Order: sequence, then structure tokens, then C-alpha cells
Amino acid sequence: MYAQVIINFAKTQEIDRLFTYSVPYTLLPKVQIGSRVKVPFGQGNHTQIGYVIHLSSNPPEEHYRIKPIVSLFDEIPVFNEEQIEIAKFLVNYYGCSFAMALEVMLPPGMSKKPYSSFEEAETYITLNIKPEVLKSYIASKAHMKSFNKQRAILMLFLIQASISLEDLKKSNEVSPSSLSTLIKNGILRKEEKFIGFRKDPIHYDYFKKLNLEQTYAKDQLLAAIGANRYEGVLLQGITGSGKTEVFLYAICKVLEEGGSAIVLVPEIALTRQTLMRFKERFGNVVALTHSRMNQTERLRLYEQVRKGQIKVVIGPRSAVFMPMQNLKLIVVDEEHETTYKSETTPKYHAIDVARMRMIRNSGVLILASATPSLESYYEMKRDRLKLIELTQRVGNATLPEIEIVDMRKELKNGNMQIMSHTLHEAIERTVRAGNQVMLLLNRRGHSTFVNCRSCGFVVKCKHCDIAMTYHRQSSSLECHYCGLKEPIPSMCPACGSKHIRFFGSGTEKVEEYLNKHFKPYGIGRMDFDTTTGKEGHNKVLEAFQNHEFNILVGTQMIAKGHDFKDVTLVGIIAADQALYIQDFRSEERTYQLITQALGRAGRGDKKGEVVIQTYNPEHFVLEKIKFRQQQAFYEEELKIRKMLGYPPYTHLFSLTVLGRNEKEVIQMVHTLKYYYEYYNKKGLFRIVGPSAAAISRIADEYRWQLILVGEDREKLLLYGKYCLNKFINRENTGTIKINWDIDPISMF
DNA sequence: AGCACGCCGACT
DNA sequence: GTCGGCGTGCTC
Repeated sequence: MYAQVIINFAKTQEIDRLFTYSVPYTLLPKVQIGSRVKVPFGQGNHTQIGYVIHLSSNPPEEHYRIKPIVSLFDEIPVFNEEQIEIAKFLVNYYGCSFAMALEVMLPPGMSKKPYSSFEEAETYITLNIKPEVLKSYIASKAHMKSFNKQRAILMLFLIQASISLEDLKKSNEVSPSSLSTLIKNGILRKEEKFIGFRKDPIHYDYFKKLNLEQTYAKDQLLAAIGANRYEGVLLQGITGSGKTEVFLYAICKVLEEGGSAIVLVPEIALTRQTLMRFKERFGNVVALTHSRMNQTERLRLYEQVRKGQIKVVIGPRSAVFMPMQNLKLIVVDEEHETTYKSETTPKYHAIDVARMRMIRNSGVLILASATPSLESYYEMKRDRLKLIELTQRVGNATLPEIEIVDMRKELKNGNMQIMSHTLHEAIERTVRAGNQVMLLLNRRGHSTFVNCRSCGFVVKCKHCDIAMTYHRQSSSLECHYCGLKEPIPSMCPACGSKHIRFFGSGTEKVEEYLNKHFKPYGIGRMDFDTTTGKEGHNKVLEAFQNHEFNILVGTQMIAKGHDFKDVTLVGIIAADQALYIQDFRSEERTYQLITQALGRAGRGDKKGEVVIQTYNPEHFVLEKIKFRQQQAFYEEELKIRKMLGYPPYTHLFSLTVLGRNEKEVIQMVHTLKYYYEYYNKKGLFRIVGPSAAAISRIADEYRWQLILVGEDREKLLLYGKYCLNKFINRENTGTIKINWDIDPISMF
């Protein structure tokens, strides 16, 4: 028997290919596709770890010396055959190495440690003395005050001789230290009980009754699942229309038919309520993956999924690789979110992988969003996705009133503040009525730049080409790109003038304004700076939910998915801010962000209100938002993209040249462009640039970029990589680095 | 990534 | 005539 193997460390192209090894008789039954094996490699025959990709009984035709596999690295294969197909897809679709494609699918921490199957064990605490003796033991210590905590624990054991540690921890009366004292004194003992996995039944009574529109949507999804062939669905439902409830029914159907499902959510912390909705209905076959999981937890989950015990996995983009058994449904919630695209090689997009898996498994892909990405909208128009719409809010909730405030008029009338009169009054009205306010401003800090009035000098970061932001809280200037903190200059570093002024507003400044005018109602702020702890997000949100404060100001992280029934006012402080970013997606982003944010208003029975502040009220994005012309927005934006030759009509291949030596970077990027021009004789591709990146220097590294545009994705990827390899092989690239990406999420 | 091979300059 | 600098190429 011969095994074809990918070497684990093969990150360079020359060795990123299959190597054939013979399988010794002793390892014959155990070496399987997806196994990790130790193999001798190179002249020194150092053992390397390899992944078995194919097995065959015939030796290869070419005659080279075949070495035998040394041993197995893990007891059981780490990948199933579907995952190997996914890896092949990643190699072809993103042009990464096979080794990288395989590695990205392993749970972190597993790449170096052997993996073994294990029995499900649960720790139980058991009474170590006779129950009669326990009573007298408690009585004998009755007078001791220090025994109170131990007594509370022992009282539980009067009823039941053995309790699982997990259940004990849930009880408030149990303190870990007194528990260990009782174990030390031999009153209780710890034991491991091996228990088979007993899956919970589906709790049908928790499913909510659907309205007409939801029922229609549900029926269409169930039909798609029942058809047992690939179908892609765009589930487009306005905020508050009850999308989640609809796809919970779809998951239910999949489970009934013996299948499994993956639910992808953006990186933003999933709210407890959402998780509860899954747990209530599906019990222990549901599992959540998240970034705060430790290695043991990750391995345990991977194993349970592989065995088919876990049938529903909820998680961020990496959950799309889970080795589910009989995977029949993938839901991508908030599918327009950019966190679904990986920033590290392989730079995969979770939707691409999800689609590939569902096509392979004849399953259903549901892309759910109130504001789909333009790509998905375009796919829907081309009949590659079936549109299922939810146009009404559930219950009595109605759509909020939208008011657009022209900040130029505000300025003319002498209001220099960040807050317009309209918004100020709306806040006042709202909090007085006992309701809550959310204010969105996508910039943290206090003032976004510091400027000298005499000479115009702007304080920039020493290491980056960006103005420093004034943070009042830390009373320093901060660079948001490299993290540099500097003291605030008392005079201009350039001319010595004392007339230093602060311009631009961030969340801190809004908070300051609110504290000045609305302090008694309570002010909260949620941004990168206030959510550092591990429960940072939840702490702020829970306090808001409990009315510990009634006005919340924050960056985009407040715009997503949270339901607060008392929020009746949402204010967008600077709506046009993102429109000035030089990126073809900035209109789309702005549309999505504002629409999502205003979806936060009026989720309960109360009527909502939205105030949007802008210097650009006639901008088409704001007009479409104001008049709720979603389809018109998408059509208009598509027209622009088509005219300019941007996605979804074309594909991009971006290259960034990085280096500490500016001259070298500029020279190299020009030489690189020459290679692309040389091999573009047929003119299939458009070459944009080179140009300095939007932030031309970050942490002392200069950044220049080149963008290739083409209609044929496959050819573009080949061309992009081919010329780059030629360039690297023929030129002395010195100290520069080159990053590249196909279908990048932004132009930076 | 490692290791061998190989071609050139500095040294006993 | 030999030792070692590292540039180049190969690894089942």
C-alpha cells in the first residue's frame, strides 16, 4: 500500500505537493485518508509530519526511492474526506498552499499535539461515608461557625449520594474551597463516570407561532430541504422581522431527517438570548464555538462533532470547517458582514466554503441579512440564489420615523456643537418619557486630530502616516494603527505657538456633551476602549438593558443585533463620514451600517424615531435610506459598479508591497507593475496603480499597492500568481514583503 | 525548512 | 593544495 502525503511544513511552493510513501504492514489498517503520519524527509531523513491525502495499492510509475512511513501521529484521522475536498477547494480557489489549507481547518492547538478519541467522562462528587454517619458528622460540628459553608454542601448529599461537579458548581451555596476541604477530609470523594452521550429530544413546544409571511418563508425553506439537492437562499428580512425563528424551523427539519447544520455568526459576541433560543429547542446537540475557548474545550467539541453527537454548531467563520456528519444546512447570519472573510492566508470567505460544502452535500445554504451584500443581491438577480423575503416586523412593532438633519444649516444658524438641535430635543423628549437612546459615531477617542492654529501643523504618529487622536480619558494622543501613546503637547512642535486646537469628534466627545446636558439620565459608552475585558461587551449591554444608564453612545459595535425594547431613538451623529473613504464599497458599507443601526429603534411596542445628521443630505445613499427604497439603492449601486468595472461584475487581485525603505518599496512596486503589464498582452486585465495605500505608512512600514481587475476569476488568480512568482524569482526583492489577496474585502 | 553540492577566495 | 564562504537545487 502507498500513501500520498502533504508535508506539514510545506509553506514554500516547491515542496507543496504530494509525496508517495510506502505503508508498513504493521500500520496498514490504521493509516487512512486524513491521518497524520510521521515520515522521513529530505537528505537528512528528519521526521516530518504529513497528512495522508490518497491511498493506493499501486506504486507510482516514476522510479524514485520510496521511503516508508515511520509511524502514525494520532490514533485516529484528524480529517474526514469532505475536509480534504474542502482543502483542495481552498488551494484552487484562493491559491494557497495545500499545507496551509489543511492547517486552517484544524482547531488551534491541535496542529502540534497528537489527537485521540476519548470516552465522555463526567466528574462526580460522591459521599464517602455512610449516610447515617453523615447526619451525626453534621451534628457534631453544629457549633462551629467555620463549618457553615461545608454544611450547606453536605445538606445536598443528604438527599443524593452522588452529584455531578457541573451541577454542584451551578448551585450558589457551593464554594470550591470548602468542597476541596471536604474531599481532603475524606467525607466526599471525586470520581469519573463514563457516560454514553444521550441526545436531547427536540422541544417542539418552544417553537413560536409564525405570522403569515414567516410561515410562507418557512414552508419554502422546508421544501428546499426536502428536495435533497443544492439550493442557495437569500433570506432578506428587515430588522425585527423574525428571521431567526424561521431558520430555527429549517434546522429542526434537518435534524428530523438525520442531518446536521452549521450556523455562522459574525465575530461579535452572540447574545445570550440568541443562544438560549437554540438550546431550548435542540438541547445538547447544539454547541457554540468562540474565540475564548481553551484547547481542551475545542478538542472536545471537534471530537463530539466528528462522532456526530453535536448536530448544530454555532460559530464564527472558522466553524464552516467543522467535520459534521451528514451536513445538510449552513446558515450565514448577517451575511453582509466583513468578518466572514479571513485576513490571514488562506484568505477564504466563509460563504464561498459554505456554498462549496452545500453543493457537495446536496444541502441548503441560507444567507440571511436585512442588508445583503451587493454580491449576494447580484447572485439573487442572476437566479443563483432564491429570494425569500420578510417585509414586516413581528408583533406590534412598526418601522421608525426617519429624520435627516442638514448640519450645514445647523452651522449657519450658529450651532458649532456636534449635536444638532433636532437630535438634542429628540434625546430630551425620549429620556423624559422613560425611554432609551442609542447614538452611533464610528470614531473613538475625543478629537480626531490636533492642529496648530498659527502654522497649521497636525500632530501625526511617528511611525504611521496618520493624525493622532486625542483621548481625554487617558489624557494622551493615541495612534489607532500602531497603538503609540504620546503626551499632549502644550505648544506646537513646529512653530512653538501655544494655540493648539482639537478638531473632529469621537465617541468620548459625544459622551462629554451628553454628560453636560443629560447626566441625570445616565450615560454609557461602548467602543474599543470600554470593552477590553473578556465580558466587556456584555457588561455594557446588560447595564443598558437594566436601565443603569439610558443613553448609549458607541462605535459600530452598538449597531448589531441587540434587542432593547425601550430604545425608541437612534441617532447617527455623522452619517457621511464613511462615504469619504476612498473605497468602492463605502456607499454599500454606509447603507448597511445606518440601516442596521436604525433597526435598533422601536423593537418593542413603542414607536421608534431615527435622527441622521449629515453634511450631505442629498447623497443618494441617505435618500434611499430615508424613503426606504432598498431595492432602488441596490439597483443604483449595481449600475455604478458596472460602469466602473468593480465587483460583483469583476474580480480583484490586490497586491501590497511593504517595507521600511520607502525608496525601495516604490521602486519595487513599479518593477512589479512592469511584470504585470508584460504578461497582459491580450489586455484581459486592468492594472490599477501603483499607488500609496490609504494609510501609506503603518508602524514604520511603507505600503504601496497594485490592483488587478479581471472578469474571469480563474484566469485572474493564475495571472496574479504567475507574474508574482516570475518577479520574485528574477528580481532581487531586497527587504520588501508582498501580500496578495483575491477578492479582497476592501481596496486597502 | 535543512542538507548536499559546487564554485571561488584566503590561508598554511 | 585545503578550508570554508554561502548561492543553488532537491526532498517521495
